[in-house]
Amino acid sequence: MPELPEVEVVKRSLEKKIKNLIIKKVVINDANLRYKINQQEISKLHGHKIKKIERRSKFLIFKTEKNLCILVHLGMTGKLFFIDKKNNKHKTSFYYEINEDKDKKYDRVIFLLQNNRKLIYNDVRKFGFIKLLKTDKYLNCSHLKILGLEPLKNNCNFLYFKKYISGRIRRIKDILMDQKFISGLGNIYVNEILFLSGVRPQRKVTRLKDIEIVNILNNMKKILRKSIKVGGSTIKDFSSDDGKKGDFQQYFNVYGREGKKCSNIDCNEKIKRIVISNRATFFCKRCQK
DNA sequence: AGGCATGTTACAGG
DNA sequence: ACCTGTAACATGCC
Repeated sequence: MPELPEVEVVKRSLEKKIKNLIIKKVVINDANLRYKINQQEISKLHGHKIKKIERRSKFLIFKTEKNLCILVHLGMTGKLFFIDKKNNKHKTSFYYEINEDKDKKYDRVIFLLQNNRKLIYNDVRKFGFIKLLKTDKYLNCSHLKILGLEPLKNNCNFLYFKKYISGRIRRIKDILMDQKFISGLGNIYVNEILFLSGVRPQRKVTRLKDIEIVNILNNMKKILRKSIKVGGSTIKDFSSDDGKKGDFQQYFNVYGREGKKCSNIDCNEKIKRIVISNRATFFCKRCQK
């Protein structure tokens, strides 16, 4: 599940592998991602060297040495694979496992790089996309220009929070999910943040106490940092690239745990599942007020 | 067979 | 023009 930490891990794991490699050719197996890829346009990348990868929210930006960059969003099921010069396949984050046979069908775009290396964009559901942009104005594209603050930046603080919610009457879960407010959180992390903060997802932001806002911000930063540090999981030390396996979902406190016992040791309540804005929402009605 | 799934955005209505 | 909530997008799994 690519939310901010997973995308950051992809960025870090991939950057050292593909930095300074020239794109020889882009092979499109299926152009119909979220936005249709134009073969002719993407061919402009041929012969260009990849200089760096940036992350903004859940977006990746691959910058070439010329005025051209590639904006990538993984959607719900997007994955990037790296194929090394010995034709070994590497994953770039913890959140998926490699399955050579199944993967093949969903390898949508293949970047052939120098020395037989490859970068593969794989996506089952095709909610993700790849777009070419001019580097000198990529920040102005429709996807990036509307984004709110990066949750780990210092300006994403109590004052910003208070100012943004003043005059708004939405639920706290909706507002944390809103990329125009804070960009990078998704359904899983928002559920977990609200559990740790002891705040029910359906609470209206107008009714939050200051201390609750402080807790939400602190827990948000804590979870995201920790998650990036251990390779994209909230708790366990998964590695992105050494083949170590792990069922990370078992470490969530609430997400996907409907009917299971609350993970606070002194609580015997069962985790509830409701739907907020068409998305699964989990909470403990005793521990979250 | 029907419900569910990690994200974004077009659109309608206020 | 702004704010909010809903549904659609493509596909597979249980």
